[in-house]
Amino acid sequence: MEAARSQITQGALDAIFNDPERLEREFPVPICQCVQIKALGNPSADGAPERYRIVLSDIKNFVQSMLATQANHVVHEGKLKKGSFVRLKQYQANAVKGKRILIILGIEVIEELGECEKIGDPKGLEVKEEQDVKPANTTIAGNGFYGNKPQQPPAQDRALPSRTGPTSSASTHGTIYPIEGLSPYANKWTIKARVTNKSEIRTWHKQNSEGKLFSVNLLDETGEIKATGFNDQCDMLYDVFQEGSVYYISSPCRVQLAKKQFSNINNDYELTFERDTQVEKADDQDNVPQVRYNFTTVGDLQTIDKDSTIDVVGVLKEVGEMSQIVSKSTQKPYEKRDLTLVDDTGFSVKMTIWGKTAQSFDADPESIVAFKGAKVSDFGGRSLSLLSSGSMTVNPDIPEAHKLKGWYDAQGRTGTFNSHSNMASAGGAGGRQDQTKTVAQVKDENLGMSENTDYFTTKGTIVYIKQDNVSYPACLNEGCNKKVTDMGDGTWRCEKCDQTHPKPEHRYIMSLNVNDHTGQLWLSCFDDVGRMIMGMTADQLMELRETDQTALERAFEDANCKTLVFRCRAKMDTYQDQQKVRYQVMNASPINYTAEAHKLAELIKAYNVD
DNA sequence: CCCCCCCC
Repeated sequence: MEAARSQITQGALDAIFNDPERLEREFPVPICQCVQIKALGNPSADGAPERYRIVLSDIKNFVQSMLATQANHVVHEGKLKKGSFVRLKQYQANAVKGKRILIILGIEVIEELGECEKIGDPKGLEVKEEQDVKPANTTIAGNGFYGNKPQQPPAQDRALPSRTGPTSSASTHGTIYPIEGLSPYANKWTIKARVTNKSEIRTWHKQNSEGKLFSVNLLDETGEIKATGFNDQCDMLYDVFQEGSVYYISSPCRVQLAKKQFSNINNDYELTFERDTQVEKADDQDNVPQVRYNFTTVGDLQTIDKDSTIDVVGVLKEVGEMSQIVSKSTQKPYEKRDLTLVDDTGFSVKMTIWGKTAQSFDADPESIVAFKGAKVSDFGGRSLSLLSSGSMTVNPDIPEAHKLKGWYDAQGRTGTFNSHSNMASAGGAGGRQDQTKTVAQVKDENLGMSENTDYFTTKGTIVYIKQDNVSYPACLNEGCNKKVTDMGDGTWRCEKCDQTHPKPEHRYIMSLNVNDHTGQLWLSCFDDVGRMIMGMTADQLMELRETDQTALERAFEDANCKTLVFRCRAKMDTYQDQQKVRYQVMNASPINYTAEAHKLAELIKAYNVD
């Protein structure tokens, strides 16, 4: 306890609210005791994020605090307890109806100090009288933006109020409110936010009304929110806002429930500018993030409803040419460009970008590209279309992008990818895709025995790969794939192309024995599926056969026991007077556990009797 | 108070 007492920065809480110069000088990183924790509301009931209210003491004073949801992990990890000691790494001082509240954005529990009873007898924080009587959005000397940027040394990134003199714009705005804390119940507030997207001006004409509007997406350290200006506010504010710049925006301004179906932004509320809403460009354009993502993987798109809006990051696999389409509803022409994205789920997806974004697109293939605000369509299983309220960033400096780059360089570049068009539907009736069948169902239903070709999907495990005739030497010409003959003089002849080649390209023709809990099937597959299963080209495998038997055996061992989803064609075949159903693998893909879990949940639901 | 985001 004495060790803890000596570490606590006594007087820091008072300095945070009343004496920014002293705060900067003496308390770069305040250390406090957490003397109370309380969970607010019921997170499971409405899906709202859980909130924690804590009380912090520096022995001299205590202050009510809220953990921003980004700081909740210290509670979830069991680190922050009543009596713990903490470093305040990032925070914002706020006044809500005259009450002082500290919003904690970044916190670290000093675990080696353990927990103990409340030290001393801290007093409620007294606030200087002149500040107390003034509303939060009028001039309060030294009450600017207190937030520190995370993951940077504290000495550099404290945006301290002492830097903003009494005449600077920050000082005219009183306490800065976190976007995350905005609600219809917030009284007087100012946010400091970056405009991450600004729309064009749009007009509408209906029987009862007409007018114009524009909207901006606003972002700070804690969250994002959409704001719209109608008519007079549109005229007044449209030119004030520049995309990418940081502004102070102060009430009066309407905060209302967001219509989620029209927003690509993660906030229950949205703003509507009013006549007296104040908007001012910030002198300090730093310390406000540029973009905030909530990524969905390419593989998980299957589980996302059509028309949802998502963020995605992927490797740019293909860049299509510019083209023009004419809207069916408006007859207007639109410029577009199709991109193909892949990620480490082993899936690929088409992303369409529009207009200027499409025209000026010049990212190189294999770049990492992050998209915010893309609409999910079910064309081709799943495809994406970048909304005008969305954004695209090439090679963003974010962990997800670095991870993808690492994966791509290590293995993704040589991988094959599944498009969603080949996937089985995630259970449920009425899907256009063929149904997933067990091996027993494939046999019982006599798939492939009729005149028509049957298609099915089955989930199974490879238990054996036939090792002889695993591949054949094929023509080198693009798209030919015909077997070539070894001429014995070092050349290989293709009858179809009437050409000889110095070497063939080996292509897989594999026979797989695939099992599930109901039985086994022999499936045959060609080169693309063979590559995925073996993790190498048939040329590479043939090379091993010549040079390294041990490695060859290991390659087959590694490929064995993979559980995959196989999309197959079942067709009657006559071979040496015998009629037999041949099962040809069209496509195989790794199990997408999210989709699989949904499918199983649907199955379980079917057993519910109510 | 809008809410369109296009085509195959």
